Amino acid sequence: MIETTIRNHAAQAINVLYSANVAPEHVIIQKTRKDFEGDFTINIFPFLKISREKPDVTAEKIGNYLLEQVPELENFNIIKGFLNIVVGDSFWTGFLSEKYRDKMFGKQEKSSGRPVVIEFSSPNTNKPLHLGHIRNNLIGWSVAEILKANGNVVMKVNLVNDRGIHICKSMLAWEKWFRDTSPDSANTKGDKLVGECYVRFDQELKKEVAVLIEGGMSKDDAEKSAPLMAEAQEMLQKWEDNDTSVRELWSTMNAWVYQGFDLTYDRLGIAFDKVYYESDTYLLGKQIVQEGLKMGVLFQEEDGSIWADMTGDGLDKKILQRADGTSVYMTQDIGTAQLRYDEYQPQKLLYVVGNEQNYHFDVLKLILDKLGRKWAEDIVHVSYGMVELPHGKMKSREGTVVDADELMDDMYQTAESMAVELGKADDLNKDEASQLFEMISLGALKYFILRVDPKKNMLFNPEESIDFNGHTGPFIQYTHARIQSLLKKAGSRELKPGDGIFTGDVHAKEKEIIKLLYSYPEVIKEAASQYSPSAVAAFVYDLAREYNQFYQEISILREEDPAKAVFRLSLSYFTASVINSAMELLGIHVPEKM
RNA sequence: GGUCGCGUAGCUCAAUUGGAUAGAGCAGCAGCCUUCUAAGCUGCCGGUUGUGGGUUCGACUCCCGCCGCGAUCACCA
Repeated sequence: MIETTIRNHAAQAINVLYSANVAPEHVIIQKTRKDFEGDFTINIFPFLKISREKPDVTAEKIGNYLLEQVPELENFNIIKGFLNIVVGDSFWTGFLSEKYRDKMFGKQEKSSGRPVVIEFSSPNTNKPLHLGHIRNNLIGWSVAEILKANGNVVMKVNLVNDRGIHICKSMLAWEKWFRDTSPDSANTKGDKLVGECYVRFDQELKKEVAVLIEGGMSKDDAEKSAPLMAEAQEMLQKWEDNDTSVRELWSTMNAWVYQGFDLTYDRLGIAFDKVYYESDTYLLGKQIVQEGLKMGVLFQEEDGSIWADMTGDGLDKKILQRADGTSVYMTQDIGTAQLRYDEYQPQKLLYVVGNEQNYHFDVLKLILDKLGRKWAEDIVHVSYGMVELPHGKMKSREGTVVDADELMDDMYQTAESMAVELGKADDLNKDEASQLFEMISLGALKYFILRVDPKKNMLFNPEESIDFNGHTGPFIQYTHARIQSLLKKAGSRELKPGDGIFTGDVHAKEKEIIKLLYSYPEVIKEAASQYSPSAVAAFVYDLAREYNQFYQEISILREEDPAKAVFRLSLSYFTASVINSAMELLGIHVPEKM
């Protein structure tokens, strides 16, 4: 890494010139901004206290020292305390010819270290996947792929919330109003059918509640004492008591849901190494709670409920076990965390969960820490922001939920009509065409979501379909297809990328692209440390945009100097390969033509 | 009310984590296809970074106050 070399020598320069003791990591080096000449820039200001000189004087001295010590450097200039360093063309062309064929470029060797376990998706079985889940799934998948590229062993896991009062509501609704209806008979996806049951329950419950309120009952009491609610509670009790018929219905309906989920996951390109079911794990944690009670870390109320008191840490009290001995979410999470730790001895436990649960994870980590689990500090909540609609959050009651399947369908339609309009589908058969539309529409959707910093809330407007032009997935896919077409055409003229080191003049645009390619490994490292696909998304867009400018401005196949043509083909080949690689990290495929 | 987060161009997002003249796309306007894919390229327009102070060589970034928005503070998950 040439930056490291420059950084080290710059630190050395200061130490030698001013007999100081500056560590290399204190040298601020960055890519030179486009409007200035140079490749890397060192900020001189931090060293003025040491040198006690004017910025330009110190910069000059360091610049000269670097030129002497680092043979790859060609020149430097100084502007207002910034030392801009020019790396010689031969360094860049050498890099290109050495790496352009390397399909693994940018990725680290797989380490043999302990794995990273990443949980994401975590759906409920009472409603279909929606846009919020899509963001979760895409972030989870991409972060996992980025970590793999960074050399980590990664386990993708899902924890399905398949039990609880909400499932009983759906089951009850099915028994009452959907008997004899199955996904097959209704010709619908299983998750959609169960979702319908859930909605129906809610509607019927509201009616009952309204009647009770009219009879003079308070809203709270009405909701508690509505007959439907009591029935649901009763069913939950039966479920916990292993009642055969309840369990049977539960299995059947969950199976429907999973069939539906699988279709959605497949289409999204999401898969897991392991799926946990809450029905298997919900009792875990109770034992640890007992342990905590003995340790004196937790305390018990007179009614028998068990609590964690974190008022000393600036947080509140938190219940871990109800008076009747049943466990709550927090207890389950303590249990599953322990389970995962025992199973994998992971170096990190990642949870891709919305930022509405920030507090929950603070509490989880603190309790585990109090319970003496040193690995609590290895728990990372990859917290992502909400997807908002123009009028606020998605609300199922108001019917503003953006359904995952419908969204993908809509995107497909848009991709198709746009392709037809542009005449892109003319020489494709039906299969090829539909594959292409699917690839492009998913590329648009995924890129739209992943280009935003996960931590931030983002806005989705269902009225305006997601763009296919400009800063979008299809733009990047198009660039890849364009290059493939170019390479094909070159092949038919017996031209192809070559290994020889190009020694002619390098055009500014060409150099710009090479520099971007050169930074790819660093981009992956950064994205991995920040758990941020958006860093990769920004990079690959820059690369595509830069390439398109180059493509427009400079002829490749029409170039008369064969050495130049070959050089540009190598550059193109490498660009396509890195575009493909980076897009795969986002879970997006790129076409050969479009 | 307590805690946490957010506020950047008309709109959607960036800004290498304290560095140079705050950048892209969309929308709007004006151009570029008999020549490697026009889902592309070029140019123009667009900003007191919510607001008032502070810290310093230097602030969108850090600190304090205010305004606005959101999340959370469940014996839901």
